[in-house]
Amino acid sequence: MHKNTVIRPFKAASHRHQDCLDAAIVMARRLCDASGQRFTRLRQRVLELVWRSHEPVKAYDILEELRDEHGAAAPPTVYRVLDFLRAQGLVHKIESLNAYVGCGDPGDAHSGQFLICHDCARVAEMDDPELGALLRQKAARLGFEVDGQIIEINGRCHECLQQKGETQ
Amino acid sequence: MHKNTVIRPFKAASHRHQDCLDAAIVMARRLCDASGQRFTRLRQRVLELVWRSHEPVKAYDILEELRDEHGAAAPPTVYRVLDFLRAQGLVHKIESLNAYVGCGDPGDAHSGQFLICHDCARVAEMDDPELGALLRQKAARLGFEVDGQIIEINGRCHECLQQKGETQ
DNA sequence: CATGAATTGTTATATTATAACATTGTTTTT
DNA sequence: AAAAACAATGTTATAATATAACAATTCATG
Repeated sequence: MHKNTVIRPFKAASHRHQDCLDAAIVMARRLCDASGQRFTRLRQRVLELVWRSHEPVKAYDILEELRDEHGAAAPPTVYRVLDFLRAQGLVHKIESLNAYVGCGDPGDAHSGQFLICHDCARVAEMDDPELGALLRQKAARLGFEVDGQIIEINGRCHECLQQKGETQ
Repeated sequence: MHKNTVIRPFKAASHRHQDCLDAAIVMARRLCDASGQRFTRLRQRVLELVWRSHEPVKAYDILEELRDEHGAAAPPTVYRVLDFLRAQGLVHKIESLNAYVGCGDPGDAHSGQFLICHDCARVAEMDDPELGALLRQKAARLGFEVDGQIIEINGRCHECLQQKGETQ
């Protein structure tokens, strides 16, 4: 028996993604309300674009979308909103990709531990307390005090491994 | 009793850094010779610049140094050499800083686990097998096959914690 | 509806990185 | 040693990512 630490799984291709998106927006609105932040139309739209799929999204791709819809829009618009969403814990940055993903469990502050499939480009998120604890412990041995971690794991997701097996 | 997994420690301020640098160059030459790669003057110079201190170094800082010494030099010069050094395992990139550090144990292929002190900006490197194993295990539960990890831990090093204690 | 604070717009620019092709330098073959 | 083949570096241009600084707008609140 162990906790499920996967807070943003690799979903089956058949999943209803609209549900992911809707849930993310509802949760975002709730959290912003609770903390007295404004969940403006722009912020909602950017969050929707981040949640367009389970692949990380680039800032300039968001920018292009906004331009298509909306006319104006310059980089600061996007980066400011992304900064806001990250500060609220609604979005994470994948440092090794310079790209952004929606958080699988906003509301609970955490750094996230990301699994990045280099075949399908999707990203899953774990928030495993054992991993965090072990890291802190290892660091503590050196007298190092941890206040944040970046964990990005590259490899192949289950589905891609299966497909690879089939075609070979 | 446990293995020392710290392959690039936070050194005391009093350490003879020239020794770090010398060791890095000797090792680099040895590894390149062994693998039939050419350790050219440019590559050596860039590696020396990366090892100038225990702080991560930016590509464009290296570029500026090269220009001062050498006249020409353009970005591709630096990035190509950095790519070479990374491929040889002599240098790691710190993704969250877009900066580069010398590897504490070249010769042994690994992804590295970095401790980044946000007070003094220095970086230490661990290569802890337990951490790697736990990550792989957690990933395996999701059917995910790991082939590389990025672990960057932010916090405060021992020395900076001590200093903070003193002055408060 | 006036005020102040937050949000967004706008312009310019900084920072990080790569593409594409030319030149030089080093081995290897002849 | 000359020629060919390959590796390394130089050069020019540009792509991709991100921020600074200030203006305009919007919004809650008195």
